Amino acid sequence: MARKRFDDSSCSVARALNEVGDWWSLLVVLHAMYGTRRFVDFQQELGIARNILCDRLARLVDNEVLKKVEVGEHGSRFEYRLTDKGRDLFPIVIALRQWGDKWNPAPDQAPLDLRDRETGRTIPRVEVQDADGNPLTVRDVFVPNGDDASRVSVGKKKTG
Amino acid sequence: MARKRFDDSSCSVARALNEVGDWWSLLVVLHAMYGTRRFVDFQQELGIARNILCDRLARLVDNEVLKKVEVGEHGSRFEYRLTDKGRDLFPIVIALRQWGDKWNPAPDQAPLDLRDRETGRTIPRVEVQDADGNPLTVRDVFVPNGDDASRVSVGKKKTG
DNA sequence: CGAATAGGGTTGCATTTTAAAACCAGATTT
DNA sequence: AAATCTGGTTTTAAAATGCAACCCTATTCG
Repeated sequence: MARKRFDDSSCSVARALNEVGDWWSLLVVLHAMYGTRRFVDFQQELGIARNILCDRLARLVDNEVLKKVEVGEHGSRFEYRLTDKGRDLFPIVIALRQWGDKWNPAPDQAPLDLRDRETGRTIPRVEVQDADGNPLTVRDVFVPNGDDASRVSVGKKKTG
Repeated sequence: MARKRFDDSSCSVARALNEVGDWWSLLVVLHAMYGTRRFVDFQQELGIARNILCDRLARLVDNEVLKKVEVGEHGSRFEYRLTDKGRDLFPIVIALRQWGDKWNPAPDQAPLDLRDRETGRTIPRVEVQDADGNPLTVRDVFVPNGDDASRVSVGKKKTG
């Protein structure tokens, strides 16, 4: 059967994954952040099948993560550019990259280091912080009215 | 054909997505963070098919995001618990939640607010920061030696 | 004690997705 | 005018997904 969809889930993680939670979408967004804009470039850099790329780009455009703009005069050339919504995925992509570098380092390759354009210093880890900027773990947080945290549910779950 | 895998990709985002980049894995991790540990509980909270849940739990255990521990005396009851690697997905999950709440707010529901257990204050947004704690956007960063940022590639791409 | 039920799966089947490669059509280049 | 670039669509076969049914081991109930 088809993949289950969570468009109307009460869980915002589920709704987010609905838009960028498949195998390719975040990689497309990542490459868009590195400056890729053209169909053929995405295709070659990612090694993705063209039909799948079509589908993903269309879906990302539908969800307003990318916008498709005509370039060139006679309109048969396009660019896919990040929207604000798409650019707002930056922390997620970077956190994923850092997680991958930490826990699955490439055997023969230094982890990519991103740097601050202004100072040239390496970007520190993305973390969940309290209001003062101190790092928090999952144990340091709670959901107010949270005696039933698992009510933050996802699927059909008819009843609580 | 089969889904493409990125186990040995030079891109750490691709390697990360290889482990938690499908429709269900991050939701399983999310619920684990909220305290769910048992097969049946995951199944009911997520509304996921049992065989798929089996597969995902096994894969997450293989990848050391979860560990499977026997509970009860006679060993036919198990719990799936987060490892350090799994807990380290916290910023990603939270960033996804915040993104979903910001750009796809649930029609009839306030966004979940997470709070600092110590102070009771709401958790601020997860962001990419410079060394001083100032927020950075994708435009504020660069990859040193980065005249070919797209070399941060993913697929087969035989040559740079 | 025997039956029912809970926990944690596995199996079989129909439906979708995916990957890969072939094909297409409008611009642009040669 | 022919070749090429760009951005797709179509076709086909292999996997992945969802659902329901079945299994086996405890534990609980009568």
